[in-house]
Amino acid sequence: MSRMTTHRTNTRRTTQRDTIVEVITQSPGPITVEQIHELAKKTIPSLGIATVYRTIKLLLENGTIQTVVLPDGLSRYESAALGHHHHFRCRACGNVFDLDICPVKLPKDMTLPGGYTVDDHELTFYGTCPNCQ
Amino acid sequence: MSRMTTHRTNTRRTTQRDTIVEVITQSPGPITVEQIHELAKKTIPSLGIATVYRTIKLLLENGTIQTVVLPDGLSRYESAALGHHHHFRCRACGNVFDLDICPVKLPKDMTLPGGYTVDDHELTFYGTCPNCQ
DNA sequence: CTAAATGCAAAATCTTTGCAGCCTC
DNA sequence: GAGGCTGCAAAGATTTTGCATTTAG
Repeated sequence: MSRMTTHRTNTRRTTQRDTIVEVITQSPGPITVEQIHELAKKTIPSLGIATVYRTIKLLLENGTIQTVVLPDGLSRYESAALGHHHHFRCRACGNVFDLDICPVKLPKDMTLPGGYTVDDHELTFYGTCPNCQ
Repeated sequence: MSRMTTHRTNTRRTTQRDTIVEVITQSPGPITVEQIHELAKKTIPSLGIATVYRTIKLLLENGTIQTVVLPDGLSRYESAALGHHHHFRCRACGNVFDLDICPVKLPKDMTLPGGYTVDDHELTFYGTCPNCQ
């Protein structure tokens, strides 16, 4: 009997991917596709936007990064290694920062009035960051 | 001295706008452009998507509705008349619901460690809605 | 009647995909 | 070497805009 087709794809290590991962993990908060592209081009000027999109997709699938979407409608990406944390968006500069602390204690699992079973939550703060004070 | 140009545009009441406003305000939670279009077409089958986009933009500008963006990346719209409230997104059906109650008490204004001055916050829960239990 | 609003289709954006050549393994 | 990766450009998808016609006031 022939063995089943493995759906695992061999992935190779490339300068592009290493650079994109580094740019995302070194950021103080989640960043957009455009920001990733701009930052990574400092290392690889020829980097194409398609490669950025493809790499983000790959990193999302293999669980290296995760998506953060705030009310400006843009998707941002951050390391999935970060534990439970929340975000702060500065209305002045528009940047998003990771918060070390969690100002509220919410049980991870709970049921809300109305019959909503909660398994996770997300909290985002808005205001002014220290740099823009 | 001539009076300054008024930037106020005369807006007219149309069936399209009335219908779109009604669809948004009657929804149990924020809904997407596509949902608005589909629901409004039940009343006005000829309604064009461009009119939906233009009306949403108008309603956002005059403060009738507001945008809600969750991690699925889609923008949703809801009545701006709703007070401070939070959202619940069902992982099963994907719909978003308004929550009447606020399970956490957060001071609207506060400063977080690191020097972040907060003026607002947003909380979203994920899980299963009563219909999908 | 006058000018705002609509519907349609073209244009502008943003993201994905096809391909030939390049580069890991 | 073989097949995954990349850059480029074409293709899709989503949102905006131009324009002639319709319609509110």
